[in-house]
Amino acid sequence: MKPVRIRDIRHAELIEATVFALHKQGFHKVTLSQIAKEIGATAASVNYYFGTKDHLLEATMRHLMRILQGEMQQGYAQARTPRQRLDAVIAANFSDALFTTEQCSVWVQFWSAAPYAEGLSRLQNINRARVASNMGACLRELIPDEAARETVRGVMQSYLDGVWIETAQSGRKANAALARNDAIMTLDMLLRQVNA
Amino acid sequence: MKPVRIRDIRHAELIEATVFALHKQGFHKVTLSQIAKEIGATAASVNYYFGTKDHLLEATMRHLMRILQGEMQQGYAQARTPRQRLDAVIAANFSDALFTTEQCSVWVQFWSAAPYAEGLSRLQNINRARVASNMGACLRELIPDEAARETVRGVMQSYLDGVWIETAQSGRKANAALARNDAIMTLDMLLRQVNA
DNA sequence: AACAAATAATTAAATGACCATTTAATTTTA
DNA sequence: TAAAATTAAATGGTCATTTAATTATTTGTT
Repeated sequence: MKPVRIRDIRHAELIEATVFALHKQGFHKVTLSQIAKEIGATAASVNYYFGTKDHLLEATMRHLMRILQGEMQQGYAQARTPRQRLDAVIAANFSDALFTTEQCSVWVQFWSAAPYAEGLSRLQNINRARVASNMGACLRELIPDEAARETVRGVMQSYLDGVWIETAQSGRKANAALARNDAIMTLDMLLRQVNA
Repeated sequence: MKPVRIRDIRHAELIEATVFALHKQGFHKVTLSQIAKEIGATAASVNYYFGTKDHLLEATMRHLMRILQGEMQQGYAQARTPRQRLDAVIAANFSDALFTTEQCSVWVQFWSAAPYAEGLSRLQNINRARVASNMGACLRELIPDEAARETVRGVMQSYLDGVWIETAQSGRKANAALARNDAIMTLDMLLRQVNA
């Protein structure tokens, strides 16, 4: 009486394989065969479980979003002050579980593909709105002036995105701890400046 | 004795068409036929002029880089102080000629495709190094401390990249003037903070 | 100007890969 | 033995690229 069926195992394996294959081959070169081969299966079985390639890609993106969401909630649970919650948002974005070389590649590729795929676009918007709303809520208690607050939020959000791009681009191994440090330093500078 | 041959006209037309088609269809959906149709030609003629699809894409990226380079030199020619030169770098990145909705889409797509295409990757590295070196040179005169200077440069460069992503992502029309304002405001905050 | 070559531009159609998806089994598991 | 998992092979479609012509444009010559 196992709670884990083969179906669930394969789902998880194939999504992991998709992340890796996307990182290795890139969005517009990756094939179902390559993804399947990653776990010693065939393209037909991918179809058996996910129906279409698009559905597999959407499931993969949902998987990444779930990781982010999980890290976020974990950080929030510990945070006691608005500033601690802000740090938790940053820590979640650059958590060891999320900010890996492979996943940087994959996020950037989803960003560039999303405008042209209905399903991905929807997910993308949900995620972006979630992060914006999270940061906005934290900042509301730290910066009363709305214009200044929105500036800081916008700068931080663009900055975070940019770090992902640069990491995917450079080919250097992702350094989550360093990214957290830099991001918090940047946030410090912005907040000190606004309150001055 | 025209200096402009048909060959040059077609080159320019096809590259313009490629930018537009990439924006409309996305990197991994765009076909040579669609690009060609944009100027009322056929796929075969694209091959006649560019040899392969990859070469066309590289030529298109070189075109975008030339625009950036041109704007940059124009701004530099006017600048008299280090700070003015820095502002010129920002103004070039968000110039009306460069920071359009279409070109935002295209840059983001090149970023995501570059790691998987030798030719694009080379161009990407050249461009990134150029921008980094430009900003670094300006900042050297404003921030003596190397660590602080590198932090500011890194933050600004990630921020700039992030703004491109967000513009491509949101679907909103690109607003170059606003982007320039925000970027200069961000730079102001960072510099004031570092010198305090 | 006129007029042939010669050269450049253009394309319709053919070619050959590649790949997602389907089908029709076969094997494995429950 | 029924249901689930798996796959080899078939299908059909899409494309980049090539080929073999045809049509425009230059160029050189008288």
